[in-house]
Amino acid sequence: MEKQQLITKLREKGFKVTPQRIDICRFILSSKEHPTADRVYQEMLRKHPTISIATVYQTLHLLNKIGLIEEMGSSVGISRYDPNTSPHINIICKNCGKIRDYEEESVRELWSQIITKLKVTPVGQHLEVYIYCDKCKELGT
Amino acid sequence: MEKQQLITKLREKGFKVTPQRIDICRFILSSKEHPTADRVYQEMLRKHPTISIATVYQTLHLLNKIGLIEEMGSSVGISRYDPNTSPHINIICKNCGKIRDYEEESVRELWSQIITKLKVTPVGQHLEVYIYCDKCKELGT
DNA sequence: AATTAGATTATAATGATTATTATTTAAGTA
DNA sequence: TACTTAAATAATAATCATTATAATCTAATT
Repeated sequence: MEKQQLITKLREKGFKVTPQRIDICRFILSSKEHPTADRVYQEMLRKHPTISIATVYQTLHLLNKIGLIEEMGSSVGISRYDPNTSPHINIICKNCGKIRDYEEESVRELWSQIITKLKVTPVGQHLEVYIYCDKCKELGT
Repeated sequence: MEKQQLITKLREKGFKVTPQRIDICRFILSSKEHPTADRVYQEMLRKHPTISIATVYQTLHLLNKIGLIEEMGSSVGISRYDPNTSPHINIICKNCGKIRDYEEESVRELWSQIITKLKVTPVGQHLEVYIYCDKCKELGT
């Protein structure tokens, strides 16, 4: 998403455009690493040394509300954020928590077949497959 | 799972069989409501008035470890526990958090097609579809 | 009955997230 | 351009699910 497009989107949703907000949005929207709030905060500190983590949370929540990112819960009690809101599979190591995306047209097709059977109107989805990654398997978990 | 079968399973995995443990296991393993740890704790208090919530957590974790239940993370920071470990869809209200299961042979079939493409060895999965349930839609979210 | 490794209880500690409040600022208006 | 104000930010306190700790207690073996 272009910077100008982002600014327009924020304004049309009634949110003010601040430097902190722009940088948080740009970072998370282009991120491939499913970062935690703290990871985003650490990144922002480089450019905004006095930024508050509350600002990071507030921005992540608003992006979630307007549908630009998905909040991924986890069993260790830390949320991660994913800018990819289309149906795709997150391959997650049950040991180290590392996430890899599997994005394929065939997944979207098969998934839409499943959804059709459900007779509901989805507003999002999380498809998570748990594995033990090569690194963790080597180390014996 | 029968009581005797459960006892055997616990013993063969090297765990001691205590009254608290049996009751926690029996409750969660037959539960359809994806309870939280606190929900399990409240239920156990009826029969074991001095039970500690630490015991509940310990037992839920051991059941998860031996593969009898799945821990479901959530974005509100509370885990729920599901004794249904086969591939099925959890239909979750994004507003009130209520979970409904959708369990169909066709889901398992389509899912296994997806897994085949992944070329990984899954040790579990969570398929979550987010909706707004009828009750929450009525109340205007 | 004695032994002991593991379980339980009670409670303290942890840590991610949320709430609060004073201050600052974006953005509309005169 | 200066004024206004509703919203955003920063700093910090509060919350609360979960985990850690330590002192009993007990299941299961000898």
